[in-house]
Amino acid sequence: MTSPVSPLTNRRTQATRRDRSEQGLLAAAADLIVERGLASATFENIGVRAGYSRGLATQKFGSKQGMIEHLILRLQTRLQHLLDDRHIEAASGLEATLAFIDIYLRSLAEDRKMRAYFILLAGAVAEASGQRALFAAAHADVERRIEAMLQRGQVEGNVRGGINPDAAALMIGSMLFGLSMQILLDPDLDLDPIRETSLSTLRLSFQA
Amino acid sequence: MTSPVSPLTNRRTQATRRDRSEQGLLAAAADLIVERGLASATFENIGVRAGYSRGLATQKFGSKQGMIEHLILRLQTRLQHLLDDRHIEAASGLEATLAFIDIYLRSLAEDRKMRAYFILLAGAVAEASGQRALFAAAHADVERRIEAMLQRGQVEGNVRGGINPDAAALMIGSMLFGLSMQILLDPDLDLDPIRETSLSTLRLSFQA
DNA sequence: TTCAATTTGCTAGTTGTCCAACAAGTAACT
DNA sequence: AGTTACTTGTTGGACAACTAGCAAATTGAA
Repeated sequence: MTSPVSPLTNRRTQATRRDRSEQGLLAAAADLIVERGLASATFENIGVRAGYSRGLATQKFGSKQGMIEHLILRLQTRLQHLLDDRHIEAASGLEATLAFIDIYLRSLAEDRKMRAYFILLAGAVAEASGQRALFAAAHADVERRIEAMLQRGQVEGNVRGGINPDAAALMIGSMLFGLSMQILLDPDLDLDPIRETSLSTLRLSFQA
Repeated sequence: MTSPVSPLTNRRTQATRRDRSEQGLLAAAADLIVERGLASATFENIGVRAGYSRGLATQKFGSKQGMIEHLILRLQTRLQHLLDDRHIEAASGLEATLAFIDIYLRSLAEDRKMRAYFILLAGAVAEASGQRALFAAAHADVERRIEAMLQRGQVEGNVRGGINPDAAALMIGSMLFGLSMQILLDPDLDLDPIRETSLSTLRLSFQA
């Protein structure tokens, strides 16, 4: 069914032992969240899944909230790494924007763990938790990056001048956000055709 | 603390008495969800808020899930009513699309209860609940409506011919979806300028 | 042995559900 | 109309299932 992450070979130094268990717990939590939802990510389930006990996570992260925040930050940097692609820097403003969207949507479709990020985000929205600020900041960052690319495109002349980069970035950011949620809403949705048609529509709409 | 919704004047027929309490419970649940998040919507809290006991909701709706589904359906028809505006039917394809978006975003900003809908949606995503299909269907419906308007606009000649109505509807639908989530993520966000700039950007992008 | 990593027993708190008692409304009968 | 039997709406105690957190015990590494 899923990767059991066998922690059998723990014959290492304490440091790696510690790191391995921490990583295993976070990975198990993410998997569990993706497969069975946030509510099923209890210490008991996480521990069993990772091959440890239910108490370890508390020991490591201090509390449930602490663990969730750890996981969020971990997934946030993962998303950032995915989006730090060379094609984006090299391409023109318009192509960079489209490449950014392409990578974003591909990550969403292919990277299992990324789904956990958006599920956690949905949970933060639903429970009015303090984590909302974390997600809001990350999302604002994405929009700022898109805005910068669009501005560059306007200077270069490949993005339509009439467009307000700020507003367009918000639109694109929201669209990515909304698509993420739609995929979680209907996991059988095939993102590939959606990605392609979205990209060509955006090219048509924004290109100078 | 909160609006006690005095059910003191229960000197009515059984039918109205019953309706009143049912409505009160659902309204209390929605308010609670908007103000303090999904987790705080326990039967205890809902009962107190509505001026009834914690046992009544179970009696009426069968179970917690039953009540939540009732609330979702209630809010879904509310949203549909809000979106059944005359301006949409009357206007050209392009203007109808923009009017639709305008109404959607205005509802989101002004209608308190609509926030409950999207919080419940976020909850359904987070908990992998069976309610997801309900939301997915409703969202698909919104996109179909947008698609129809865009097609009409193309026939009339006020929407760009090169655009794929299906893909564009998905984009717009996702954008609306994403904006909804962003507002919940950051409640202090001011939707008015966002709505205006989004509309003008969309007009610029889609207009023939 | 000594210290860190991990486990396990325990506790306190929360929540949905069930159900028997109670109260309010309705209908029947005189 | 007024009293009585019945129905329906509402309550609140009890219960069982869970869960996070804690602390002492145990295991593993150095």
